[in-house]
Amino acid sequence: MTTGSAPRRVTIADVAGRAGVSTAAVSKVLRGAYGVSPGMRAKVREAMDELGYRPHAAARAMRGRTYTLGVMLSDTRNPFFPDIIEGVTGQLVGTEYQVLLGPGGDEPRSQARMTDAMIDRSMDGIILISPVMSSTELAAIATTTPIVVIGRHGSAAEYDSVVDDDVVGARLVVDHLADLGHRRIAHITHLDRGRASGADSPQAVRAEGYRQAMRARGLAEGVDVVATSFTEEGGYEGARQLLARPARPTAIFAGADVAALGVLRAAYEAGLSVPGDLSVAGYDNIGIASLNPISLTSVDQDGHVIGATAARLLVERIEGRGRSVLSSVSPTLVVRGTTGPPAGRE
Amino acid sequence: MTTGSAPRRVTIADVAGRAGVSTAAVSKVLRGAYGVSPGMRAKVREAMDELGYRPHAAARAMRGRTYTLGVMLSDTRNPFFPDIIEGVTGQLVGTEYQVLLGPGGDEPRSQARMTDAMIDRSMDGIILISPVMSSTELAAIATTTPIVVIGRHGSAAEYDSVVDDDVVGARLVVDHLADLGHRRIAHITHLDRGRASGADSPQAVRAEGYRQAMRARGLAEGVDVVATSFTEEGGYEGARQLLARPARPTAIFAGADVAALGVLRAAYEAGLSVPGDLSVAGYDNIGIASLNPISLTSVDQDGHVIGATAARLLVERIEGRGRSVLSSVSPTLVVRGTTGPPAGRE
DNA sequence: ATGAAAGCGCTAACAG
DNA sequence: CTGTTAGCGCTTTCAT
Repeated sequence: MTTGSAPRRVTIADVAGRAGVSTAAVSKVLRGAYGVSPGMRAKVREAMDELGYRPHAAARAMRGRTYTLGVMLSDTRNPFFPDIIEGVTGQLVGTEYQVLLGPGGDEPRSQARMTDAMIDRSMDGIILISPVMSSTELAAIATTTPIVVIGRHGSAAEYDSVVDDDVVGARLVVDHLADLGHRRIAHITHLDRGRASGADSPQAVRAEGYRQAMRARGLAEGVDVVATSFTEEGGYEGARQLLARPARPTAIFAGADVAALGVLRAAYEAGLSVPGDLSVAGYDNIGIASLNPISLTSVDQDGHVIGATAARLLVERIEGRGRSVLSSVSPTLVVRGTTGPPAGRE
Repeated sequence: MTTGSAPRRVTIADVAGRAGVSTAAVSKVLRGAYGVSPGMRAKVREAMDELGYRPHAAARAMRGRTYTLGVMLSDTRNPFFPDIIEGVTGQLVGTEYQVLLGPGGDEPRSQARMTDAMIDRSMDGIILISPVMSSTELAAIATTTPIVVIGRHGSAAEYDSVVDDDVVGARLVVDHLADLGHRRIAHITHLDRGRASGADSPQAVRAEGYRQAMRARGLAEGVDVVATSFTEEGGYEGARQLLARPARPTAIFAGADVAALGVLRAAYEAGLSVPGDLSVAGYDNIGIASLNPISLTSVDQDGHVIGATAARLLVERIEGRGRSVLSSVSPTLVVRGTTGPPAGRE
């Protein structure tokens, strides 16, 4: 066999016995509840330490909290999700809460399944990163367990939301390029196959922000949006289409860095120098954007702040806040080597 | 207030009532246990569907399994960890098991804390990715909960291990470069600050594999190892040291792709063309390695297979296998644009 | 301030 | 084959 049978867990009964008090007292100390004398509290604490007591989460779950927060990940490959996780866990350091991540996949069904699994496991609250679900479904979940939604614009009374301000992000890029002298600035966006998120999705808001910013700069007729996908391949395809235009754009604003990488490849293949012949900007400021051979101008959304905010809001909800909150985190533009003045700048 | 109080959960008692049977019968159907007639089974199934019953994991945890497997992540930024996760979840599709990921951080303390948290939450088994703990500590954990360790060489009777065959991986690189005509092939490895993993760590095995392969090719005097860290900065630093040698290497094998990116930067700054003046190879085959401006020759460890294997082994353990297993997954070499014949090839 | 005791939803003997 | 029942470890009234 594997090894001798697993040693029995230390329970509050053991602690109570050791400290010479009741289990109720131990439970109260554990929860920091009212009605225990300092002396008894000290005795219990000591007994817990001596015995190496650790509360059994499942048992707690039967009556009270589990001190477990779930994070439903829609995409484990999302380049800034580590930042969000770091923000979440960082915010929770020093509290009793533990964070568990659930890979939800990119389909509505699998995401719903993971969310249910988290609810079934009595998580005290759940953070959903870019969920592909309708607001109605989200609201339904929120009646069971407090939730905070990251990355979906559009708020609801039932839950809190944290989003990057994609309108501002798009404007930062357009303004930067327009300031450099570009007039034909094209945009590559992501085409939703699913029907769920719609106008609430970051890509939709970025595209709309792009249009607004172009108009605001008096570049309405320079607006040119191509919808492929936020992948390297999607960026490549989009760029190929754009570069085949009779009057090709002098700058391409890709709605995501991965797509911008594809744009760079297309430019390279077309023999266009960057930023000499074509300026390229992305969104997300993923790790490699800063690396030398790439050096991509990009919009940085502070994943750390987003994660920390989400965690804070979730704990507030769990502890009783009723009113709904929508927190918008401002992005910043990181200018690097892929953007410069257009070639024919007079 | 938020909303009306959350609707009470549907329990097996509700299902039993609806189906006109005992709770024991429902429990048996739930677990697919012996001793239920097909007719009763059908009735119970129907009642469960009608009521939308979902088992309460915490309650199950009090007596039996939770059907939850944990994956302790030592580094959420690890570029191939998404592959591992995909392999794990893919292997579990169609089973009742759910996978939950725990960000353990890179310190022994925090990793142990996360592992404990998973045990306290009654997970049926845990996969540990590159844990920074001694084999003794790992064995201790294994007495409580079945575990599978990924990324640590050196097996133990108490748990199963899945590793990439780093000796083979290093040999693939050395052979490839030697075949091209290189003789002074240097290696950049990662220096462990901690004391935990030691010779079991992938970096140590890769370095050792490199030395073996060099000797096997009769290039013993070309051996040159520099220990910095597996980061872009570490690769850059290592390359700077190596390129300052009187007889500088004609090829650098970085123990990780991120470090290889730093090597590329150093080469670029030194005015060396790649692969003309310097060949560069990495390890891990991270996503961007394939992208055009990089096109890095790298060793691909099949994260998908590693994850799937780990999940399979874990389930086997949970279901009773006693004997310990060490599974070694063979990597493959992906040759791209950063390696070529040395300049002075006669 | 303290403790006894009744569950929470499920599983697993055990009895019928 | 089917149902009864005693817990699992903890929280939470409710007496004392």
